[in-house]
Formats: sequence, structure tokens, C-alpha cells
Amino acid sequence: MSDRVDSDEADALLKAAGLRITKPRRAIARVLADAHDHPDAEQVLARAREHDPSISQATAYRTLAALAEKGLLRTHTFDGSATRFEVANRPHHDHLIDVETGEVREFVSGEIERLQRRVAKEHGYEIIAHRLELYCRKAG
Amino acid sequence: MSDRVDSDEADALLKAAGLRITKPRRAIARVLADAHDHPDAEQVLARAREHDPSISQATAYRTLAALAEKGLLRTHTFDGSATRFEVANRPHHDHLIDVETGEVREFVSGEIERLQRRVAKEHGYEIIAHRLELYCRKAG
DNA sequence: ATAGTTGCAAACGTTTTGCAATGGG
DNA sequence: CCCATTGCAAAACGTTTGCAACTAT
Repeated sequence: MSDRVDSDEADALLKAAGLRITKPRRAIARVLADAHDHPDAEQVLARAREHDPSISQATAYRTLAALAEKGLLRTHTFDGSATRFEVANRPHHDHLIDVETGEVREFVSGEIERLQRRVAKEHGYEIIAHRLELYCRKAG
Repeated sequence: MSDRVDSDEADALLKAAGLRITKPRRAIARVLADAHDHPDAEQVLARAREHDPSISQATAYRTLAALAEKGLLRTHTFDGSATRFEVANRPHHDHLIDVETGEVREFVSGEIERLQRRVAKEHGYEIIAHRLELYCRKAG
């Protein structure tokens, strides 16, 4: 019900990373906590500057790197483009990337995951993590 | 038995891409045909320069881009680092990575591929390419 | 002959870094 | 108070591009 929840989530990210809580970092963490997409550093910076216009590019990159290094953000490098970020505490999903627009859709397929486990098992392994990306174009 | 095979393979790559056969391109294609690893552009250039030291960076990038665009090279972008290349004339496969030893096994699952196409179709897309990596540990 | 290709160098987009000033614990 | 953090600007990095000279067909 209360907005405080979001603010707490942002601070929690920073604390979990062992980072001092500062105004720029709070704005950046807030952006990530609120994001429903997979923004790259430039987009994170632009959004954070709506809260605090004085934030520098360097701080955005440094904060993102620190959070990612501590495992609090997941990073995706779709093809050769800019690294995109998302908070890591959300349920697993895979990605479908529109190669023409760069749009990213999330999906989950229990069947695919089951088959992945079967493949792993056939090789004598169990899956710790996986990455599945579908590079697509709109069907004609 | 004969070395000519390699040279032909390099030329075949260029012809298949509809590119004129030139000395720099032949050297680059040769490097790719001979590669047993996944070199990035800089490595391809360095190796090609052993055959022809006058090759420019621009030509390396342009040739790699042309071959990749025609589907004759596969590209991998591990993390955010430089794009790596490999000739695409080997059958498609996915990767199972042993997170403890780093060993990489290749596998193919027609069923998974079929489900991938179904997922894409459900979103109104067709798959251009995909990447599937299973990070595993040996089953207890 | 002529369209495709080249090397060079400059530009590009993303990310990192050196530094002096600032500010959080 | 002290060290982490900041903004700035410049540099680093991988990659692309404009251009005039060259070359395969």
C-alpha cells in the first residue's frame, strides 16, 4: 500500500552490496527496483536523473558495476549491444529478442526447462543455471 | 592429403558470400578455416597478417561482418567482450558447461528447438538464431 | 572500364579511469 | 575526521565509416 516499500527495496539493494547510501546511488537503485524492462546504463542514468539531475555517467556505471559484481543485478549482453541490467531477485525467465527493434520479451517454458534437465541428466549432470535467448524477427 | 583443400575451403567461404576474392580476404578466410578456437577480430587480424602483413583492421572487420551477415560465420559474444567468430559449416549445437571443471560439451535437442519455435510463434516471431547454455555440475 | 575493395585515419558508442573536491559514517 | 564517493573530462576499448587510391572481373 505504501510507497515506502519501493524506497526500502532500493536501499536494501545498496546495503546488500555493502555500499554507502548516497543520493545518486539511491536514485539509481530506485530506477532498477522500479524497472519493468531491461534498461542499459544510459537508460538507467536518464531515469535516475529524473530524481537527481546531477548524477554523473561515471557514478551510474560505477554503481551498476558494483551491484552486478555482488550478484544483486543480472546483466545481459544481447549480441554486441550495450549491457542491460535487471534486479536479480526476480523469478527466472528467458529472453526473446527482436533483432530489428531490440525489444526484449520474457518467457518461461516449463517444457523446455524439463527437457534441459533431461539433456543434462543424460550427460550425468544437474543444472545450476542456464541461459536461453531467442533472436527473432516478426513473423511474416 | 593435399594442402590445396584448405585453400579451397577459404575461397569457398568467400565465393559463398558473393565476395570478390582478394589477397587480404583470402588470408582472413584461411585463418577462419584453419582456426580450432573462437578468435575475435583482433586475433583473426593478427593471424591473417602472418600471411599478408599489409592487411588493415578495417578490412578484417569488413570481411568478418560480410561473412557473418551471409551466415557463413557464427558469432559469439561472451559477456561484454569482443565478438568471437567461428565458421558456421558445422552442425548447430548448444553448450553444456561444467561449472567446476570448465569442460564444455556440445548437444543438440530437436525437441527443445521445436519448443523454442513454438514459443517464438506464440509471440508472433520467427527465430533467426538462438543461444542455449546449461551451466551444470556433475550429478550426485 | 568500372564497380567493388583497399588502407588510412578519424569518428563512433560504450565503458573505464585519474583526479581534485565533496560528503557519509 | 577520514576514507568512500562524487563529477568532470579525458582516455580506453572495440568497432564503423568517409575517402581517395587501387584492383578484380
